[in-house]
Amino acid sequence: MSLSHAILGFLQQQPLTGYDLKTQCFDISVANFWPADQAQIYRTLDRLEEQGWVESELEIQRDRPNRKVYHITEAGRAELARWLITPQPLPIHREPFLVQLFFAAQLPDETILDLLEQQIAAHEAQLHAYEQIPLPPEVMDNDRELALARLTLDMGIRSETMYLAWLRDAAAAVRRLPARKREDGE
Amino acid sequence: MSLSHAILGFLQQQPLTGYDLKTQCFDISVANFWPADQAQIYRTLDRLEEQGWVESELEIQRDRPNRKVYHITEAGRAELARWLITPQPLPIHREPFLVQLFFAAQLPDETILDLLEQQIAAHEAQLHAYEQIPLPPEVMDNDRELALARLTLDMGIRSETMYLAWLRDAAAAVRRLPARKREDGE
DNA sequence: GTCCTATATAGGACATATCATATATATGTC
DNA sequence: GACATATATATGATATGTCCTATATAGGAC
Repeated sequence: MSLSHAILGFLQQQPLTGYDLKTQCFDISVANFWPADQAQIYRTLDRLEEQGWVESELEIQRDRPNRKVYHITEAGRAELARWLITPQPLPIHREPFLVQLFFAAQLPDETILDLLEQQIAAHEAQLHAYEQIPLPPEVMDNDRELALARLTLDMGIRSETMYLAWLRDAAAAVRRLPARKREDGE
Repeated sequence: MSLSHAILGFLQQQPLTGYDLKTQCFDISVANFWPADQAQIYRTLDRLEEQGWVESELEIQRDRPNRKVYHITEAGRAELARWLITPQPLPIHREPFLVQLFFAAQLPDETILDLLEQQIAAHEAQLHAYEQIPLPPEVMDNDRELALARLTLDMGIRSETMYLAWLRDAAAAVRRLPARKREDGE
């Protein structure tokens, strides 16, 4: 499972708590292509510990809840190394909006265009959010990790850009659509 | 849930069995953006019937297993109409390969390039599969359903095309990557 | 004779993901 | 005083999705 291996990946860089993983790792750097729920992160850490791929120490804190700091084990490093060279399956796309559009033939054109506009606004916001993420320009780059992070961000930006172009072309196509057949009662 | 509404969408066009839905509907037209497992389709039909959105009749067959033919109810049509004008959330992307690439910094460049090549081959195959799907050209088109189906297919083709361009650029970027830091034992 | 495919439905088991809530303390805001 | 936010972990319940298997008959391939 990719969530387990993403956690191993982060833990290989440094020891972290479940809270760190959620707020500093997942929500920031990989939310784009692997969003993760807080509860799922904690339960996956439990499972990783059972499997011997990570270990934890309780760090007692005053004034705050205690932290459970996880670090990767040798077995965990081996598992990560194995997974990192394993060919990955293509992503499974599930797009509610495409389902909607596929079955939208009975709707008036104006309604379809409204739905398209709403998607355009949402994807514009997403693209804008990606573009705000500061990563130093490539020329400055002598850090492999940073360069790879940039590649994944670039994928997000291209994906949203492509989606927006398609949405605008789809709107144009909807304006050229033949009229609906009249239903009884209309 | 989109699966329920996709089923309602197909049943609005005509009565169908679970088997029809799997083999004639999902696997052919919407597998691209909403793949569906056979067991899940049957269980969702049960639930739709409980909710009163579909009804079924058992059709006795000789020489073959009996068919349970589902049709949509008025309540089902109303639910579909409601859902069709409800703004849909952005799709959630979970891409194992991007997770892999994100954590690939310790791998030798050649290994990363191999992984990219493997993804390129897979996406090329997917693109090729999409391009084989015959849909009449737009000029011939006076069918709203067909036009909308074409839009969703176009999305698939653009998506794969974009992905391939990114993969090739990513390979070029990997060739420009700074050298790895030597690990102990290497 | 055995195996595979097609037609057809269905359940068990499991994996994965989400949502809500509980607990506990400190700090800041209205 | 009430409420929200940050820090931190954890569980229950539920939703969603996948995999495997069972059942039953017919036809074709080897």
